[in-house]
Amino acid sequence: MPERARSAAVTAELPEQAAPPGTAGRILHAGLELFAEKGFSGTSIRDIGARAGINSATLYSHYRSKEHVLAALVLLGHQELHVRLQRALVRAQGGPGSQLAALVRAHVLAHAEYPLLALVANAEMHALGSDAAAPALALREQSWQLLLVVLDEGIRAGEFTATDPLLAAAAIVGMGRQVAHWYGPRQPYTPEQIADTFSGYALAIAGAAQHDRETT
Amino acid sequence: MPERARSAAVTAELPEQAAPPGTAGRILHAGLELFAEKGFSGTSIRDIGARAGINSATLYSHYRSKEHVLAALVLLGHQELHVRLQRALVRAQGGPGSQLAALVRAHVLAHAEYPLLALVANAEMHALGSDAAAPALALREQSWQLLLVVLDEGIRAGEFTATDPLLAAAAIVGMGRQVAHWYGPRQPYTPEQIADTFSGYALAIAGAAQHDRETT
DNA sequence: GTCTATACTAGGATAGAC
DNA sequence: GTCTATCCTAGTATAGAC
Repeated sequence: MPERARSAAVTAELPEQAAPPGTAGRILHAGLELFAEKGFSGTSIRDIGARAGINSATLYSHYRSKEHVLAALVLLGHQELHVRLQRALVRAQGGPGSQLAALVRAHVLAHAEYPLLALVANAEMHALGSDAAAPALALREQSWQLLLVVLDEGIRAGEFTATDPLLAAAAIVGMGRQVAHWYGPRQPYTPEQIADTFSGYALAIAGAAQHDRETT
Repeated sequence: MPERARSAAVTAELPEQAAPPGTAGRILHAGLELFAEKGFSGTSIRDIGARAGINSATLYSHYRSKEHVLAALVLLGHQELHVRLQRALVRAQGGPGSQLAALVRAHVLAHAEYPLLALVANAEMHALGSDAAAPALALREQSWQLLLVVLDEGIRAGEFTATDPLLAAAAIVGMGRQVAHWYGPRQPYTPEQIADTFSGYALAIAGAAQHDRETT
């Protein structure tokens, strides 16, 4: 599995209706591919123009700067994840076990279905100034809280035997985030398979009772 | 826990005796700090010189190029990890359970004790050409195999109930790697605490029998 | 909105004195 | 080994025509 590339993905897909139409959308796609492959600083405005099929100067009719292109992508990625997590939690019927499973499933699915977006949102956010990063950071904090509340509640209710929700959350988030780095079309799994398997791992980490793991 | 910075660490430590003495070592330290903070492409040769307390031109008396500085760091990081994993595995007395626990403990410890080195080794390798990356990639492949063999053997022996060693390994490696991003002096854990806790998580992921998890 | 042309800065790397 | 000075390329961004 080890490879040099940052991602095993090949197509740079953006969630439907999330990307603007026309040239602005093509710029976003181009930025996504290039930032994922070479990083923000390793990508020039001319690279983006060439990939999007426009002159580099045209970019400034749609975004104020290269940083604004990245900021749009980083925000979009965090929004998509947060919306999915919220929806998963609301739809989960049952106790903390099924809620945790639903959250992790959504988290992993988002990283497997949009690996480049997840990669850029996570690995390139450091290139944004603190103002540009703030909205995405706020969403990340909220997503983090969703997971933490479920873990806390499961421990309080005696359904999870884990004793340290912070470490459990860090482990669960870590294994999910890395999916963006290794999942690609050459892997013999569907995103759903990975999501379901990792949901089980998360329940194991949390120390959910065995019968819960099989019925969620 | 969410933060914009790539790492919560503050000191850029290198394993003892791994860094060369004198100016070459100061360049390596400077590169480590800057590559971790701003990425390879975001760091200029002049940045490195300033941080190391030398003129940027002096760098070329010690390294052939900026890429060679990164290559040295990436290789060093992978060597350190691989040596620790080998040592952990050899010292582990007992079956697959204690071997898995030892591997994960070593993996997590390395990422918590040298977070910046782990960060650069993992997140910046993509900036190396394939020739420069090859030695580190080979080590990574070997480290990966160590984990996979232990998981396979545990499953074969019936000690682990997990059915998919590849996904289990991906999850275990993922949660360990992320430690480099969030662990820092402001966390109320020692590296040992995290390593022990995550070892338990790995056993849970693998589906080790409960009594094994408590005795390893 | 899109292009050509261009201003201006910063970056990697080398030459040559000490 | 280290510095100063410099070459040359590539980078971000803007001006102005169409």
